[in-house]
Amino acid sequence: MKITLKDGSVREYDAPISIIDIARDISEGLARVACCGEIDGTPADLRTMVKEDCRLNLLTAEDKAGLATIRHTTSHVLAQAVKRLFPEAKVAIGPSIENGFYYDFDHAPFSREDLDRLEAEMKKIIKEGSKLERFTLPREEAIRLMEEKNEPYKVELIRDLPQDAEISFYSQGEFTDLCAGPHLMSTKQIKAFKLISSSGAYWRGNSDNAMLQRIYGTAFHKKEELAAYLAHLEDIKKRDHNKLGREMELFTTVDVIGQGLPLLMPKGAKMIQTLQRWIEDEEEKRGYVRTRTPLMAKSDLYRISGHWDHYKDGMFVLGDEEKEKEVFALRPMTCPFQYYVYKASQKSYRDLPLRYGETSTLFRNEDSGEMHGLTRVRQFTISEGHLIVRPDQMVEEFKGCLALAKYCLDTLGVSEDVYYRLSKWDPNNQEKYVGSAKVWEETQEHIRRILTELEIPFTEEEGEAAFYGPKVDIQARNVYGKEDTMITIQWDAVLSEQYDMYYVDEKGEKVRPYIIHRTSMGCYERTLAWLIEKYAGKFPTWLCPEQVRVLPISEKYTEYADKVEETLKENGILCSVDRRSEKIGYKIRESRLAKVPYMLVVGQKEEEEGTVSVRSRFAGDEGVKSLNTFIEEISREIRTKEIRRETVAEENE
RNA sequence: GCCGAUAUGGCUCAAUUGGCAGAGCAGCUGAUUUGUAAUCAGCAGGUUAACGGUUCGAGUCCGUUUAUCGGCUCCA
Repeated sequence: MKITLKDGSVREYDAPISIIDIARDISEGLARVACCGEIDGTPADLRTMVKEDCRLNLLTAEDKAGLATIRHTTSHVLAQAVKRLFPEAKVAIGPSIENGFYYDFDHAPFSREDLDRLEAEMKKIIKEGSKLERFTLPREEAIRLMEEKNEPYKVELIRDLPQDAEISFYSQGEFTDLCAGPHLMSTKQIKAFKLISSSGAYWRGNSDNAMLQRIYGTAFHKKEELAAYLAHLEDIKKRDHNKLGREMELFTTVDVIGQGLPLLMPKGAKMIQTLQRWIEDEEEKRGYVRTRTPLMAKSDLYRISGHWDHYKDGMFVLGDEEKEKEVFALRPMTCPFQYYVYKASQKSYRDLPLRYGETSTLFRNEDSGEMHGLTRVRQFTISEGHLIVRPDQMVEEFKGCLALAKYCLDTLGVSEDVYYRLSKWDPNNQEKYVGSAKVWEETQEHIRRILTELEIPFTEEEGEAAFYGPKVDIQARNVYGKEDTMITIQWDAVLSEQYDMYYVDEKGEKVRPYIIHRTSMGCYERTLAWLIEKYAGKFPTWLCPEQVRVLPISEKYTEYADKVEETLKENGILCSVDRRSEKIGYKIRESRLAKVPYMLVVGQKEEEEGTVSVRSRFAGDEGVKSLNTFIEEISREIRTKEIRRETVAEENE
């Protein structure tokens, strides 16, 4: 039997041998750090017996799967500790996840003190250094074992396994868990771990099921790595838009106004205005015409679209259906409103494509636990648009939408922070969608081809499509790694029928148009949140609500400072004079906290020469420049939407 | 919607077993006129998220509501 290792070397054995023994055979050191193996690319437990020729990798904590094994075993140690301290707790599942692991228990909620006690117990277990033993059982015996241990969740899991599945268990000391593995050889190999938090979580992720208690933790190969990760967690909190955005007075919330209804303050509103003016002008250049349609409508409209039956709970309804003959609802989307703009007159094939854009405010009655900062709100404004096109124009127009989205991302400097997802229907759940399987597969193939042609890398995901068609979603992660849709472009060959939209073709016949639903830069609130986190509040100059702050070094120079301010404002530059800087003691503090890209310090010398001393966050001291030169430079920077990179590390940050 | 935590001045936090709501920063006034992380002095700022209860007495104990945070579920 020949085993080919990662480095290409080949080892031969006459009899079956476990992976860990192969590792020992190579070196004791490797056996100590090995976490799991990989046979012909498939992860495997170290105890796996190798019986035939294969390629074998030995994975350590340096490898993703190796680290995942450490974390998975740590989750078992957690479960063992829970069973020791809280014997009445029932265990559910405990996988490794992206940044650590969790384990779900049926038990009363755990407090931070409970977690601290559990951590101490886990350390004890690790010190005991029990070996993990793997064994398998036939189905009935497996069920019996878990029934004996009074673990109903495990019994349910076993019952749901396929009839022919191998049912494996791992034991460490007194603790045995149903588990597919792989696992470390001994708990002693866990060097650094931490329990992060606990919270409720539904059994099997279904809100109809019982709520279990989940404990999140993480583990690393080395203590330093754990410390670095925990420091990183602290660090990203400083970029959190929900904290920074409030601190910077971009937005706030008020309890009597309500959940999910943030107030944009002058600085935040200015930024959104900048974005909006930019995007509306850009869309106009690209052949869009603008609409302005009502924020609410009679229920009749939503009955046509099907929203009334399916999504009434998600809408804010005005009036009582039982008592009044007319009931209104705030709009949760813009689609039908723009369709009626289209339908207002008969269209010829020559009129298409028609590109409607609207800066559209929407209302969605999200569940009370869902709201978050600016990313999940009940009222928001999107760069909405619907393109009404002939079927033969669909591919070109779809490409145009992707090009616009890419232009927006490039300009905002965030192209590298997103990924494109082809959101497909779910063929196993066809009743959720309109249209035949054939049409769905064809349409998805169209989009696939478009993305490939444009050389845009993308992933595919089933069950993420709209009910009327597949879409391209442009996804981004927030500082905590949670994913949000920033931009969406949707292919719709269905709704024109529902709303009886048509155009007259060359032969004089009525034809259903296709529709593209799309955003160009998405939802303003969400995009603002994303920019805050991306730039940690230090936005590109063109986006800054305050671009320049003038600092007179003493009261004597306020007149000149005022003149500088006036000249800047005449040139459309957002600026202010720091009045407090007249008192030098306050000046330093204010300027440090200002988050302003440029500061112009003026004193006697500058006044006499008509110059300004330029300090920027990009280059630090940029020296003394004539006011006109400075204005020329910053105007160009703003006009071209340049993103100047910081060249000096800012101290104390 | 579900599980948990939290709520004291603009911000960060104090307030022994239930016993006079306090400090730093920010703000305002005055002094200082100084070239970039902290000049000096004074003043003001509160129905302790809201409502109800227990008590001689509630920031503190109990209940309800609202909001915020961490998750779960959801996100047309």
